Amino acid sequence: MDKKAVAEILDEMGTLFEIKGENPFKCRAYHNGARVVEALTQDIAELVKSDRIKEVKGIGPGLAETIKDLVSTGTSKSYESVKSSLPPGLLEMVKIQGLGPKRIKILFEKLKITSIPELKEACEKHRLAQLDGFGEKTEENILKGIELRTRVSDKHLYSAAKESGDEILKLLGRLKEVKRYEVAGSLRRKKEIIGDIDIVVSAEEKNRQKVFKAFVTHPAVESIIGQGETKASVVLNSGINCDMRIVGDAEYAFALNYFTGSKEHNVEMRSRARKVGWSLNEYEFSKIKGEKNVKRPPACKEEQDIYGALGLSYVPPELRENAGEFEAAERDKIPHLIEEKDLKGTFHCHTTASDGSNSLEEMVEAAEKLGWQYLGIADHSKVAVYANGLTPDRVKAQHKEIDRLNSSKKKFWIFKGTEVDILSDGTLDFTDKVLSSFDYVVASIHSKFKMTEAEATARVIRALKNKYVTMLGHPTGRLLLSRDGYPLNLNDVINAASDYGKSIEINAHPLRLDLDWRLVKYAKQKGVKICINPDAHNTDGLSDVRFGVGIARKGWLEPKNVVNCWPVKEVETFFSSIRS
DNA sequence: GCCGTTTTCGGCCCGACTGTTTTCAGTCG
Repeated sequence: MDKKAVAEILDEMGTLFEIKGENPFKCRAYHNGARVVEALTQDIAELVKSDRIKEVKGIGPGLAETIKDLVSTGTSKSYESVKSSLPPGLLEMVKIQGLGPKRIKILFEKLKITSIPELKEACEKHRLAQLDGFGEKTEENILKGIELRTRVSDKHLYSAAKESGDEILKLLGRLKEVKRYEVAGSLRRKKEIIGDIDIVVSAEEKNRQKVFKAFVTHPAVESIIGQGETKASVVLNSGINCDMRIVGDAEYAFALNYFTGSKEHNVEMRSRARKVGWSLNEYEFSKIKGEKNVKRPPACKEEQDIYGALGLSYVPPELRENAGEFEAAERDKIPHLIEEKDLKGTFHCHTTASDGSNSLEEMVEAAEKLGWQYLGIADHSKVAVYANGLTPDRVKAQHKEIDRLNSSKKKFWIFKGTEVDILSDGTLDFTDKVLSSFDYVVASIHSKFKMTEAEATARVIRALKNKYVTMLGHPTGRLLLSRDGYPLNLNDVINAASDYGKSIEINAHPLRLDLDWRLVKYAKQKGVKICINPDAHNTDGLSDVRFGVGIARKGWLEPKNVVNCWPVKEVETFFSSIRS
């Protein structure tokens, strides 16, 4: 059993314990353990085998035992016993907005409700309202929650959430009552998958309701979930939930920090504050009552001031996962993370020669406008008939055109590349002779997506072995919202890339957004270079690299780790070192 | 169940909102 499956079971156990009414801290330990396991970069089977799983922070003797059983046998006694003690339908019910473990327990015990259909029927027949603590409104809300669950997803691509969030930000920019505003939450932390949009606003108390009114009546808002003194929640037309908090300006930095999260980062922030005798909440630092010899906590105008007060250097939002950033900030060792302006070009761009919609010259012109110094053209290879893939003869013709353009440019360089198909047996769609005519080669899978993980991984690794392959394209494999994802063991792929000295792309196309940041971090550890590619099919697509930069930042990448931050000469040296 | 600059016991982040109550429990983030 792999770490993802183990994490899911631990999380499920935490929820089951909650429904059973067990010690809440025990439940939290299981949920926490699930998160820790999910974020592991080492191989979980190895950790279990060598008995080092207990050394992982958050995994104690109890969880270690369960994990050990799960990994080696696929199940565990403690899991089976808690699972069989409750009807299976209760777990589904937790996902309904507004319904939690406590109420599910009551519904199960008093009304014998064990599934969502039974729950729906009970609400419609007003059987819930008879219970203490339940009323008519609760029934309505649960019915709404059941309906919402099937219609609204809690997973959205970063690019979709960003677009939606920007609409609301535009509105705030126009309101004179708003002093400061910013998007917070996972969107500010630039996760690939966003749950909902959080926005923090600073405004005077007397203006709050005015701002809320403008927010909830915005045309992008579909329905209002709730609205109070300081907080309003809505569902946007895009199907994404959006929360807005309004605070005073003195509280703004604290609120922004708190609502940016992550939860794990916040817990550590608060625990660090407690160590100096302060309590930290979303409004301020305050002295803990009864503590003696405590320094007066400072006011903080900016987030930097909050970190400074705790003896930490500023932590960029992308790093706030309690995954090493505190240790780094303590020693003032937060690296200079890659920024959009560090990019000097990209290497996965299509033209009208295959399935792009702009010509070579138009693409080059657009890249020059972005201030880049080079561009890599990587049209499809011949087997990709659907995309008008290039035959060797057409490759020759394109190279001639690139030579002509290159000789006419003084400060810009066009690299000759290809996005060659990895065929189903792991061989490539061009002969080595044709491949040797390119400056670089991106190898990608575009067919037979229904392979098993082992088959697909072997296919990619075989392709990486070819000495002309420079980088792996579309390292899809695992991203939830990708349409053509195939199962890939990316740890193995990164290990192979490290062995053969190859690089891996972050495909920044909004529909793909491949490679999650934990794997980027692992690649960095293994010395595998990353390339941020937009998979651009037109001139506008070039700026999609911005989506990839967020993931690179989350993986702690500096310009030196990212191939397309390097000057032309270094890139050339890197490419030629791979084939020699 | 986990953890330790308060270390083998006794804590474990904290506040807003809602719906139900008439002071609070449950849920959420």
